Amino acid sequence: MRLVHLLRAVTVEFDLRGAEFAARNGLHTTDLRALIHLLDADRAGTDATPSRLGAALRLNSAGTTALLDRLERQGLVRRRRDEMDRRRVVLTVEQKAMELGQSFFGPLITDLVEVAGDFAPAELDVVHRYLTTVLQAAASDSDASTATTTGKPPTP
Amino acid sequence: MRLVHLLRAVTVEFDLRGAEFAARNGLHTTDLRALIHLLDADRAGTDATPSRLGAALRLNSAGTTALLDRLERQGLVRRRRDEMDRRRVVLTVEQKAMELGQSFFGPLITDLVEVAGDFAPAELDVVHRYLTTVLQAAASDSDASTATTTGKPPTP
DNA sequence: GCTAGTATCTCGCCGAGCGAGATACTTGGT
DNA sequence: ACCAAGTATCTCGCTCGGCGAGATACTAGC
Repeated sequence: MRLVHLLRAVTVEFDLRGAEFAARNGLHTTDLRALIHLLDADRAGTDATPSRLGAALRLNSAGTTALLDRLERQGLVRRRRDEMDRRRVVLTVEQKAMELGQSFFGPLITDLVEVAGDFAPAELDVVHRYLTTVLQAAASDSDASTATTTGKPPTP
Repeated sequence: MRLVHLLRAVTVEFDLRGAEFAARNGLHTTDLRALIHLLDADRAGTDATPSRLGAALRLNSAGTTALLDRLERQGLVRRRRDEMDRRRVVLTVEQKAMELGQSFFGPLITDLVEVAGDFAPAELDVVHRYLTTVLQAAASDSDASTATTTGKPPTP
């Protein structure tokens, strides 16, 4: 099935771009993934904590701490004790992180918007519908084996 | 643009599946990528060599050697001296590697074929056209900065 | 207050990947 | 034929991301 290979190729290409971007900015792929997660959480209004981040990236606590040390050292995030529950640490993304996110997704979005120009709105709807279905299929399958992945709205 | 987020989500999901599969089979993400590359090369009839593999995965020669040691130890590939040019090593994938590839892509393909059932052929064509365009856009952009692997000309 | 539970951090270790250099072979000039 | 330059792969020593185990700081129930 040609779409399988195509999807895989797209995945590889996106990955590659991510890795290149990360290397160019002196951070690791994990750091970039963390950044994306944090920006997503920020946009969604959820407040991010080390444990949630660690769960999302499949890191244990030690690794998560090290990751946050790195990000904090680079001035991308800040740790602040939650005054309600002083065991917890809340993570806030700094301006610099937002800008970094922009500089990564900006060109990508520009490209994709440009590409979208070649397609009729109805066609883009089809693509959207297809990708949504694929995503659900893939997610439902791997969710079966995954226990505590934070931030999964479905499965009531 | 919703398609951007959707594509990223699909990428993440595919990645995640890959990582899980790799972990379950006692290999690393790099090993899985290598396997995919080798199986692709095998199917395409190109003969794989360490340098090409290393270039594809963005590893330097030392890393590539270590990777091949791992794969060979697991009985997934075999190294053989090229009798035409005895500096070269040609890599052949073992039966076990094929089976592993099947067990990874099999379910994925099944899922995707099933998903495709909900769409008309014309709609799948649209999706195919869209993904191809996206791939080209992404690839052309990152190709610009990519040079040969074992020789980094830029950044003085 | 004492004990159990939770969130995060510290310590020591493993192993993937890197840079530099070694080794084995080919190729072109003389 | 021989030797210098080039190419493909491997070896060695090192760095650093991530892991397991345990320490620390706090909250909640009795």
